Formats: sequence, structure tokens, C-alpha cells
Amino acid sequence: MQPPLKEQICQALQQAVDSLLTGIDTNKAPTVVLTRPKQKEHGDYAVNIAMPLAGLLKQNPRQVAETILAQVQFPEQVESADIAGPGFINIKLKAGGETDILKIIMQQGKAYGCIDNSQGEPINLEFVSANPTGPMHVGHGRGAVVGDSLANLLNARGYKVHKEYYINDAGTQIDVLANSVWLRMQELQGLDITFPDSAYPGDYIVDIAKEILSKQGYTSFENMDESTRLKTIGILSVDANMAMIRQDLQDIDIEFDQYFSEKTLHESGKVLELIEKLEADGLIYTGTLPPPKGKEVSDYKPVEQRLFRTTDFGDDVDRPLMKQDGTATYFAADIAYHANKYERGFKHMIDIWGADHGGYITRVQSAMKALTGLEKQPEVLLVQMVNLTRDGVPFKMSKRAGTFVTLSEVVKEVGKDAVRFNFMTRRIESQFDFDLEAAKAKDAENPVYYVQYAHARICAVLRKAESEGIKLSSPDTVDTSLLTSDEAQKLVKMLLAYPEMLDTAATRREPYRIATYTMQLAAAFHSFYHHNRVIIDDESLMQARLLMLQATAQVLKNALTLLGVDAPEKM
RNA sequence: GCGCCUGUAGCUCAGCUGGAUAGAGCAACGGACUUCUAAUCCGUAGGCCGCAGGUUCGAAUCCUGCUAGGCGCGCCA
Repeated sequence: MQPPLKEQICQALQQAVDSLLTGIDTNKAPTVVLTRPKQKEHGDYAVNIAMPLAGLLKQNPRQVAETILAQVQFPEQVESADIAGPGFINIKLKAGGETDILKIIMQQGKAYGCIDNSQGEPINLEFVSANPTGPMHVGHGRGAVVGDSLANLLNARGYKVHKEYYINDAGTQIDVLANSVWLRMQELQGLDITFPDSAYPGDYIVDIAKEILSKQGYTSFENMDESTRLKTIGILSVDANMAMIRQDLQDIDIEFDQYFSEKTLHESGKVLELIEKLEADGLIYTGTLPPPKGKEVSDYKPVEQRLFRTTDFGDDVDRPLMKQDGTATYFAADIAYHANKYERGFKHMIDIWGADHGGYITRVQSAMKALTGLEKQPEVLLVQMVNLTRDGVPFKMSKRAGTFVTLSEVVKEVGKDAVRFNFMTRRIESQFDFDLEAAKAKDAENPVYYVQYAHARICAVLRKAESEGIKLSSPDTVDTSLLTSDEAQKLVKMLLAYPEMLDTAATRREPYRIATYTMQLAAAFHSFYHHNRVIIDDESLMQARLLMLQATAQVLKNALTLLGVDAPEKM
């Protein structure tokens, strides 16, 4: 099969350029890049190569462009090539020149846009990792959706993605959780309990208490000594919470390959091993940290402690691995965790964190560099906060106050597709204003319906064709060059752009591009649909348009699948 | 005080890592269904791209400074 037209044109131009450069230092020689001009008058493709070349050849850019055009041998689909503006070469194709793509799409089906390069580099993708001390809130949902779509995207580009959830089931938060549940259990037994400020509020604590009581009763706990009781209730509560979280994730079609427990790192001695190794490598010394900046610390006392020399590897300050009570810090466990990923064979890790963990990136990367020599690992994607509003009024999220809006509430009201799609419509760097009322609205304001409607509409036409006894021709027998209308050409260009879009989305870790793309593709389709009636008397034109519809449906479905959104056949 | 993210149309956001006249959706206004799904389409209007310098043929995009908002800065995870 011939390479895509774009590449053919590109090569033709490159050859012409190369022949101009004989005898010139080719080190700085620019390469030909074809772009899609915004203005229609500027043709189908534009090349700016004459401009950078002008400096090198010491000629005026328009003149350079002329020389190039005199040399170049374009493929036959090129109708004309003109010089415009300061020295752009604008290339115009014959109408219907690129419509072969429809056949390619039909041939490749689900695989259209995917790259089958079997180098299959494994990537460990860690996301969500919400603390098992409460249900997932809407902010977690954003990270979850972004992570899952990124995983799909990278998979489509040939990487072997291992999706992982890190359970923070160790540390004081778990003791607080256990204690909160125990207090509720006592209260449910009719005891008069006062709740300290430190205890978690929220009805789910009561639910967990009830669940434990119904399964295990009360007396067994009453008779335990306090530390055993807290430990036992802690484990049960974490389990209950994780069950809840898994359900929330399942409701938006997210599954993980692995749930990794922090506690196992402590219990298996991995954390201590790590500290010993660092001691042996001379990376730990005794020192005193300066007081924290930026906020009042009333009870700060300088304390001598053992510090990890992370500054040698790019960090701002050295970090303690042990608390004064002799237990490991969260940081110690976290680098043990990432070291564990490395030992499991992952040299490439991506973590998706909330923006509130931004200050944590350098220290983990520094630690990993010290341990493995790897640069910039894990690669961290920070997802900015979600601001909840209800009818435009800010809605404060606080797990402590028990006023947070859970993900499952929103999913129940809005539906999985709307939640997933909405979260994908913005770059992760921008904060997300999620209005509960607007998200609930099942009208045109929700772009997910616009896209899904395009798919359903295509299916409706295909059904109609079938009911009228129209047989779809096999793609290779269809004359796609008949698709010459403006709308048809725009739609073809959108279909053509899909693999390129996936490529930039994957390399730049920007899965939101898929969502933006589906909206543009849907728009191009709706416009085509409106101006080009499909079921008509002209048999060959009808077949060409039917093929266009099938190809569009295929690409819409491929893209929506990556987003985890359904492509309905009816709406 | 320091670090990271953001500032583009009334609102919510794109702008393909420097290209030609800055684009969508919503809201506003005006049109289009006896014909395949009007959850749609077509048009009009709306912009000191936060501010000021700099880099060059060319800047919303790159650099510097300022400004506004968000997040973070102990042995909390």
C-alpha cells in the first residue's frame, strides 16, 4: 500500500529541499513539516520551509519557494501549489483527493489510530490512590477518569500499561479511622459518647460501625485490649472503605490491575531494609532541619535526627525517614513503594496526583534518583483541584466536616458517561469548576450528548437504509472521490487527523485531546449530515456517503472507547 | 519569603510547543424540519490574548520583571 498522501507530499518536498542544499552545511538543515492551515483559502496543506531556508541560502523566502516548486514532483492528487504571504507554499488537493482514508478506516476498524509497535515498553500507572478513610469525592473522580483514559490511550499506542492503586492503609489516619468507628460502635450500643474533634464525622463511619457490629458483634471487641482492638477495627474499616471505593470505581467502569497495600511494605520489613541500604550507602546523616516557612509554628523545637541526603539529587531540603517515635515516615514508605515498582521491572512510572501534592514531586524523584539512578521518575501528572458549585454558589468540600459530595452521588444523578466525558474536556492544569446543577442537566450544554447523538444519528441512517433494502457496497468498490462537498472534505480531514491527535495526546500525556477531538468530529459530522442527504437516488454517491457514515461511526466509537464513554446506537 | 499551576469573547474553555485575518460551546440576536433522529444545522454580534519590556522576518505561544487567583512548604498522609 502507498504511504499516506501527506507523507508522499512531504517526501517530495524534502527531496527538492535537499537538492537545494548540496554543498551547504546540512547540520542545521530544516526538515519539511506539513501543517493544516486555518484559512481555507490557504489550501489543504501549508509548508513554511522556505522561510528558515532563506536565511541559510541568503535569498529572499519567496524566491526560495519558487526554486523549490520548480524542482518538486508532486503526486497526482495535488491540484496546485502556490506561494503566498512571506513565503508559505500552499498546497491544494483535488477534490476528494484524500478520501481513501475511508477505506483504510473500514479495513482497520477498531485498530484505526492504534500503533502496533510491539516494543511494548511497560509503564506503571498509579492513580486515584484515595485514602481508605472515606468514600471517593468528586476530586478523586477527576484523577480516576484522567488516569483510566490515559491508560487506554497509552495502550492504544503500544505500551503495556499496568494500572495500580496505592492503599495508604498505615499511619495515624488509620488509627483515627479505627477510633472513630469504635466510638460509633459504642454509641450504637447505647453508650453515651462524646466525640473528640479529631474523630471523623460523616455517616459512612456509622455505616461501617453497623456493618462490623452485625458481622462480629460487640462483646468480642469489648474484651480486647485497646491496641488490639484498634488494630482489628482498623483492618475491618479499611476493608469496608476499600469495598466502597472499588464499587465507586466500578460504577464508572474503572478497574485496576493491582491494589498495593502500604501496610505490607512495613510488615515485610521493606521500609526498614530501604533505610538500612541508604545508611550503608552513606546517604543518611545526623542533622537538624530549619523550621518550616510560610506559616506560624508555635511548638517548633530544633531536633537532631537522621536525614536522607535528597538535596544531593535535586531536592530542596534533606528529608527524615524516621519519626521521633521510631516509626517510618510516609515518605520512607512511599520511596520503598516506588523502589518496589522498579524491582518489579518498571523503569517507567507515571503517577497521577492531586495538585495538593505538588510539593512532593521533587523529593520522590530525588529519592528515586539516589536509589536507581533514573532521572525524573516517577513522571508525575498533577491534576488541579475540582471546585464544586451548586447553581454557581461555591460548595466547600471537607471530609472532616462531612460535607463533601461523593463521586457516587454525582454519578447517580448525572450518569457515568457525563461524568467521564466532562472530566476529560479540560486540560489537567486548569482547575475544574464542576457545577452540580449544570452537570445534571441533560440538555445541549452537556457536550457528551452532542457527541453521542452524532453516533446514534449515524446508526439511525444506517438502520433506515437497511429497512429500505439498500445493500452496503464493499468499501473497495465505492468511488469515494465523489465526496467533494465542503462538508465532506472537512469531515474527511477530521477522520484523517485522528491518528495524529492520538500521537500528540499520548506523547504529551494529554488525554483531554481525545474529548476535544470527538466534539470537533461530531460537529463536522452534523454539518455533513445536514447538507448531504445520504439516502438518495444516485446509487454511487449514496454508497460513498454511506461509507463516510460508517467510517465516522467507527472513529467516534474508537475515540469514545478510549474515554470510557458509550457510543449508543439509539438516543 | 520560596516552589508548582492558572489568567484568551459576558460565561466555560481550545489554540496542534513560533506562522498568515486568535477559534469553539453556552448566553444574545436572526434564520432552517411535508424528506435519513431539530439532543441538529446556517448566519449576525461579541477580543489592549492579565500588565510592561525583550528575543526575530513573525509572539496568545519563547525569555525577564510585575500583577491577580489556586495549591503547597515540620517527624500529616
